[in-house]
Amino acid sequence: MPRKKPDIDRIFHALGDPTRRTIVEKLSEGPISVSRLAEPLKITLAAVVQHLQVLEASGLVKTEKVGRVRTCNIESYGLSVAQQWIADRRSIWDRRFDRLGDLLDESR
Amino acid sequence: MPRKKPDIDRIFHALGDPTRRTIVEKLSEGPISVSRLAEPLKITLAAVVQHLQVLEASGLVKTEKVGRVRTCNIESYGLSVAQQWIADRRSIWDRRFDRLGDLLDESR
DNA sequence: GAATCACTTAAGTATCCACTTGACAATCTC
DNA sequence: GAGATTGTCAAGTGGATACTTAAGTGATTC
Repeated sequence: MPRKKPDIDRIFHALGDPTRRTIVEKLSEGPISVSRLAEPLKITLAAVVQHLQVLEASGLVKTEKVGRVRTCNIESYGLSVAQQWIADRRSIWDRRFDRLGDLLDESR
Repeated sequence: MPRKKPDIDRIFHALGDPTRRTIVEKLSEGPISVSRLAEPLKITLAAVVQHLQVLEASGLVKTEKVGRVRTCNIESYGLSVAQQWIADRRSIWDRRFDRLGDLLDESR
């Protein structure tokens, strides 16, 4: 089943921002509320919310609001899509050396 | 050996742009010159060169000029750093479930 | 029910960044 | 060595985007 391009676009774009990667790093340690997530970051809560919207739209993060607290969590989808893209590039790359090896063998 | 943060910044920033990912995809199929790389892309050669500078500075691509032709190639470093970052996040994430399992076992 | 908490939304700003243009350099072909 | 090929460099532009401020909403506490 081929992966959709727009997803990859959104995911890598989301991971391209250092603040958003910091958020993902923090979330990988466990679920946390928006305000607690914002504490160590030197930006306003509003900015954090905007980053979370980008992360959620890309499938890297999932959030759920209970009462007045929104709890944030990692969603495995985004990271696995990114990981797959990289793995694909590397495997195609590696296969080249295999073919190169074959050629060398043949010429022996 | 701890990885340097600036590298991760540059690498994910580089991968955040769709044109640069297209370039990496193309390069994973094998070495190619700048102008042949630019052909299918709907941007000027100068723009491609700028993308290549970003990619090379991040350790995703290596280039070498022979005569008047610059040949581009994938450098494994960049992709492996990115892959490692993602793998780290996922492993920390997975460990959480292990601990959760332990807690459930204890409460039995 | 007044005050506080935990966001949410909208609008504005300032910086960044991808891209173009145009002029230039080095190399190759004839 | 004239002309074509292949790339390089500098400067400028327009649009995206990360961030702030400020005002507003709904949930909780007292």
